[in-house]
Amino acid sequence: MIQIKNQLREYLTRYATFNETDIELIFHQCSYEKYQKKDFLLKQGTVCQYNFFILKGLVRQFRFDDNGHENISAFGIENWWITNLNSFLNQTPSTNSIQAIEETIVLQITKENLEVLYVKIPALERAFRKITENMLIALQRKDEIFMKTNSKERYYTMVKQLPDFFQRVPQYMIASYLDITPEYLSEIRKNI
Amino acid sequence: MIQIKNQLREYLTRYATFNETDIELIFHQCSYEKYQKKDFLLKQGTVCQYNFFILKGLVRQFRFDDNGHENISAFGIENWWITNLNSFLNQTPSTNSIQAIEETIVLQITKENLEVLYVKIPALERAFRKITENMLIALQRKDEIFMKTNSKERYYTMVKQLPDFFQRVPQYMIASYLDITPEYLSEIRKNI
DNA sequence: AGAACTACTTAAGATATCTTAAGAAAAATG
DNA sequence: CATTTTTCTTAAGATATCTTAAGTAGTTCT
Repeated sequence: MIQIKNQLREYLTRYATFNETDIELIFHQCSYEKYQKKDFLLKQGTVCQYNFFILKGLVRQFRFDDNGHENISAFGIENWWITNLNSFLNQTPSTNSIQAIEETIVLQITKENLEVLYVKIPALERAFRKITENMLIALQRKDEIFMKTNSKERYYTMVKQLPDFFQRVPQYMIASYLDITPEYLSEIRKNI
Repeated sequence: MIQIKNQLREYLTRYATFNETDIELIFHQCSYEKYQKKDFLLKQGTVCQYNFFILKGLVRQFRFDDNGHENISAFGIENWWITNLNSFLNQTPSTNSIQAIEETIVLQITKENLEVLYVKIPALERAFRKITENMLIALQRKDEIFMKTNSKERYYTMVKQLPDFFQRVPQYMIASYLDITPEYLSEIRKNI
């Protein structure tokens, strides 16, 4: 409990200045939840009720395409927020799902509660402005890599940048994230 | 001059509440600039000095890949902010350029001035939190479309969603944005 | 209006990547 | 530890997309 509050405090103070009352307030607007492996935090087609702060664990965000294949658009790990932002902010049905790959522990907050906090604690609005900026930068970087490189290079870029992932995520999910078939990724790995 | 201030006011009040003093303050931290067709607002390799609010005109954001081909990652039109966010926020060399496709008129603001404003006017921080959220949502949508569709579908999606663009942007730039060769886009268009 | 760019099209051959199908290996489960 | 399920590999044929090269049309400049 205190440990969790510490993790949240440590994370938030990377982005703005908070006093103890702020942290307390934020903490109490969140709920604590544990998801087992394969549990869904969000299901495609439903309205995303929460923004999830991952305390521990690993999730993937994915959708089924028209051929019934899974398309992974993102992973979420410790100290990341994950949600379907469009669904969460506009309270519309989500175009993708979020599912735990490992047992995952989160703090989750509703749009309503988050907006109350923004008003009470301007530093939180600053923190989220910066967090969102960083998420945008990360996605722009992904976009750039996908634009300019072929499958093999995408794979090597990912190996280099996120070596830890390969221990925790099955290869076919890496393939999906890289927008390659698992068979072709296997092929790529063979020809090293 | 008053017209410009009105455009800025109208835009910002879509995201938060501002009084006249706020608008005045924001306006005076920006500088007004006109770029001719083909002028660069930002050059690959240099630090991005400004966040640009496009009052009028059209720009593209692109980089040269290793084969010397242009890769367009984004367009910017009236009432959009455009910058290389990573370069602007971290004052590091930009990985891409921004160039005017038409004569383009902007309000441009430095990181320093923007940060002064965030402190003086919390509503601006709120507005930029929301603006950044919307940019992230837009890029996630692009990511989703690219993940799940082939070239032909990407083209049709774009025709449907942004028909105005096709009047203003040469076809080879559309091809670049869609990550298709101009020759293949021509092929696609033939087979309708 | 003629010259010089710039943008678009066409087509043939090359290549990256996918599809399908099957089997092997590894991990989870009773 | 035997069985079931999940994950990974292999290979052959199919397909989307690119490359190259050349020609045509459209724009801009003098």
